[in-house]
Amino acid sequence: MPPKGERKTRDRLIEVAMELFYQQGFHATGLAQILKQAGVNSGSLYHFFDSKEELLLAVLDRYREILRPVLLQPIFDQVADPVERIFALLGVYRQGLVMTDCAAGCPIGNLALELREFHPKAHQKIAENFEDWRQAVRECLDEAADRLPERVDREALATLILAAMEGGVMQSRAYRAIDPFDASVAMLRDYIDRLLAEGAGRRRE
Amino acid sequence: MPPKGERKTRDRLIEVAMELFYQQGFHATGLAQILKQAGVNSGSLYHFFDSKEELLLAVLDRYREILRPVLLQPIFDQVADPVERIFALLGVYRQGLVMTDCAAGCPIGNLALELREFHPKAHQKIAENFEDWRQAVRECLDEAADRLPERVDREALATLILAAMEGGVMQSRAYRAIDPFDASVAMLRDYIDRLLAEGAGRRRE
DNA sequence: GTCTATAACTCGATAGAC
DNA sequence: GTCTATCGAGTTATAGAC
Repeated sequence: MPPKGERKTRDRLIEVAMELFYQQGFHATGLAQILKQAGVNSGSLYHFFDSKEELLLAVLDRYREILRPVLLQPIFDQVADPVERIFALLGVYRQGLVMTDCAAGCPIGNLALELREFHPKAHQKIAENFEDWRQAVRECLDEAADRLPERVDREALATLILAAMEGGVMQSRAYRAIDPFDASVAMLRDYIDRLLAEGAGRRRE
Repeated sequence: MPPKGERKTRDRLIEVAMELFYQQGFHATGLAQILKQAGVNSGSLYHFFDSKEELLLAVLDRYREILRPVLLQPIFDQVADPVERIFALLGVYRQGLVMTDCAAGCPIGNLALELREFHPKAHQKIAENFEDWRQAVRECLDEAADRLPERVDREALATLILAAMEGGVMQSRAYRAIDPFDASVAMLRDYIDRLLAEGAGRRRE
């Protein structure tokens, strides 16, 4: 267990790095900027982290830690229906886009495309973040399993939902307009409505 | 019109930069590497381009130029059915993933997430690249309009298809496995099959 | 654990001869 | 249009005192 003083500096570095990597990207963010904004000196950073990449790994771990308590739980507290929970989750990402005038995106998606085969450890943690996200969507779909057609592949559907979200965010950022994201989600909604309609038909038989 | 010698060096710089930006990203690629690989000196680069960003703009213009003759035309020559043309296009991206062991992605998508609100000119050209791509898909959907339900929003559907493609590529790269891309495309296929089935039902009435 | 100073290097970009 | 040489700023990372 680390002494009291340690957690604070270490956490501040992680939080500032999380924010700056999100806003500017990993390569575009220099350690000098992170240090300045966190009010920390170079020596302290290298006391906690062996390298810039180790700091990135800590940031990616943090994202995994906060997914459920910070992102999912507030949504699930407000929305009970499992299908609507998925669209409420998409709504949170929409809100993030709108609030930043479509400049922000998905922090994990950004890093996923910036960090390629180099940075294998970071790559692994990015995959784990996607895994958690897709798993959360998957659980919603499983809860609604009896309303969906029997043979629908819920794992694949969760993958499409994540893909549509990331791809929608990407296009909205490119155009600096919310329309592409909304269009993607609207078509996803149409698709799932059709699945639910067929599921309802099945139960009526 | 530039003299004969000019096009060659300029083109070589664009082609090398295109490849390296694709493989490593914009920030991660130094001019020194581009110069070395192109066999060109710093002075020549700055004779043709004012800055690294101007070189990027030329790369993005090149991508727009080659979309139809290099990417779309070969597909359209082989596949006549407009709906199948869309899936054949997705198949080409699949091939790119498989051939690189899921390390490569979409060059435009990569740059879209790496370059944010800074680089406004590049941002604009990235949007234009997406626009061309979506327009191509849109034209396929328009050709198949009479087989789809009347009220389907083909522009929005084209946006979802692009989103699913980009998001599928992103996940496959993260996992270094083709499965997420395949799952996304499979669900897209299921959705479009349902739309075609409804369209067929409409015509039978 | 934190501080200052700095090493060692790479970056994008420029100058000026040819 | 191409060459060599290099500038100045920025980069990640380290050394060593406190």
